[in-house]
Amino acid sequence: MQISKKCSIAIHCLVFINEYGNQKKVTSNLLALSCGCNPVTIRNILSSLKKAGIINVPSGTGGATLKKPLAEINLFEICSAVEPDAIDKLMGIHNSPSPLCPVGKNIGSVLRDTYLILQNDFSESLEKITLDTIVEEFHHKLEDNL
Amino acid sequence: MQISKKCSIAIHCLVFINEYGNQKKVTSNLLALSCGCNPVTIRNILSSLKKAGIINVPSGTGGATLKKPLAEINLFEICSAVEPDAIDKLMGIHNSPSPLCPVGKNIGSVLRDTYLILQNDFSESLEKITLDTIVEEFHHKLEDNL
DNA sequence: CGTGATGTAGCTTTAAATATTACACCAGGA
DNA sequence: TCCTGGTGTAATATTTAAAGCTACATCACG
Repeated sequence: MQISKKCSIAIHCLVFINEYGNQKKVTSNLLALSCGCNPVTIRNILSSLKKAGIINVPSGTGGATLKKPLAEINLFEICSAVEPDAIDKLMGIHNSPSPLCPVGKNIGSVLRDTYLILQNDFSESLEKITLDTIVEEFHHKLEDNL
Repeated sequence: MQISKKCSIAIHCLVFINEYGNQKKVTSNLLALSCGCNPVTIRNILSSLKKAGIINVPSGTGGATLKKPLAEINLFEICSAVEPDAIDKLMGIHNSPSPLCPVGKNIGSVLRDTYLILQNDFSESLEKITLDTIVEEFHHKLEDNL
């Protein structure tokens, strides 16, 4: 599998909040329209981002805002927030190798060790990418399609 | 989502072939038993590995063998062979953001650019891991559980 | 209170991965 | 030559995970 769309939607929301958070009240319905998905999906994602301390969502009154500067929000944080075990499960392992076979008996543990390296590398790659570069590129694209 | 189990099964098969390929005739049925999955799944995976030039599978008579030394087989090769577009689709992108919204209109292209960095990093991580280290670790585990 | 939000549980739908069935084809041995 | 035990692959069914939907409790402000 792949890392689910939640991460992409989360980034979309954060960019949106950064652009319009000070002008309008950014609600889950508005974000749902922009993302082309369900308000409940949005609410779940916002809720995770809130718990992770990335955004502020006043319950009751509504209107999400960023809680940190863009440069201090990286993709690892976002990804961990919305899908806590996505990175652990990055590589799938077949779950029923035969315990009677020497290979089958040990392959699971060998694969887990091996994949740990990949997971760490991947986490580092995610950490290196922060929202400010993403927003910057977004603004470039905006200028391009005027 | 995650990279499917095919990659893990492929590694399992290659380790198995390396261990027993010169003693027994390693058939898809035997591998299916060891992996705990379907012989057809195995045959599909072996077929991909064969096309990628990693193994040799005499059709008709059967019995898979490695075509290259362990140190020359890396995880990127294996992964690309059994799941050609797994790395491209590493990160999922929501497919219907609103074209009426400036963010929705441009986010897809921004995300694609961003994820390309992650995909390249990940490919490199995969390339760095070769089968000889995996087999080596497998032998350590074997000794441990005597 | 009433309105317009969020928070979250539970169920349904959809889509992707995997398994199964079926059969054509191939190589070697009785 | 034909039987046996393999591979190759298509078509279909099953399983599982991701997303969407409905419903409702809760919250804050006017």
